[in-house]
Amino acid sequence: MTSSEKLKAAGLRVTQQRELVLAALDAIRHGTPEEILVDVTKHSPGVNLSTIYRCLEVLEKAALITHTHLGHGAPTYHVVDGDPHIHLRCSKCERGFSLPATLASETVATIRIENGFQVDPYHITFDGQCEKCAQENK
Amino acid sequence: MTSSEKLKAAGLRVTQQRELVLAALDAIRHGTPEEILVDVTKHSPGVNLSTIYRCLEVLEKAALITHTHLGHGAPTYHVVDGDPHIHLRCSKCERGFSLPATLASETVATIRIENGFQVDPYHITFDGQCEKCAQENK
DNA sequence: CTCGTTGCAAAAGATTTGCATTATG
DNA sequence: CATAATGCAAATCTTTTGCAACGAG
Repeated sequence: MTSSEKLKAAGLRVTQQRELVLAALDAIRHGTPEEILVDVTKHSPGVNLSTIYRCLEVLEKAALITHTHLGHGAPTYHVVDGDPHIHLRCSKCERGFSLPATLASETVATIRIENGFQVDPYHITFDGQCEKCAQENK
Repeated sequence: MTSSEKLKAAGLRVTQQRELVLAALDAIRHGTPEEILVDVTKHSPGVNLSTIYRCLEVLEKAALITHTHLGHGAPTYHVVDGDPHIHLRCSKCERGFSLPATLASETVATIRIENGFQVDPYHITFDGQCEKCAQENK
């Protein structure tokens, strides 16, 4: 499905900026608003950061994208498509990793049954230490 | 263990401000830097917000506390003691919930075995919809 | 043509930093 | 007494908002 089709399907207006944001996320997979702007600017200079924020908000509300917090600063956005994945973030080296969300499916199911809480599988982040840093830390 | 003892055990200098921050987190369980300052100020006016930030940084590095991101704005800090717990955050009503971290232990173990990544059980947040909001959403 | 979107600039909120002062070990 | 920690103010970074101009439906 093209960006334009996704927007229409969600009942949103199709603007160049929204298409560019979706295209940027398709290209870079994950990115902060700032990083998204960089990619958008490559294809069409003059787009404003606040427009990026507003697009992200709308797109997230329409469930076309989600975001997650990796580290302190800016949040990371990514498209909702293909397989949901969970994020791992190493608190030492600050690198991010992705894993299939199926790994957490049991936990997600348990939480739903026992607490009625529906975890969004696109939006899971685990913090910790990656293999490399854990070794160096010994 | 008293706050002062915790600090000593971690090899940190025992300052009134650090004790106050630990005491505040003991009292309120979870809080943003701003909220922590409010509690600290109750017991000792004149402490500066930047000191709170610096204390939090040091305490987190010493593994006495951790933080997690509930929602967009400020991060939430909490003490590392007793039972680790995971956070649930409803993206509709913005409320937060706590559950014992044992719920996620299987997932955490799998990730460790398959990817060598050591998830910090104190630092898990799931986003999604709480029971109430999920119902209203039908 | 109408109303939602955007660009721009300014405001607001969160976090960090330089430096003189104070307090811990 | 040396050095780390703090208070204060200013700087930075991130996100939001008001408003006029523009563009999609």
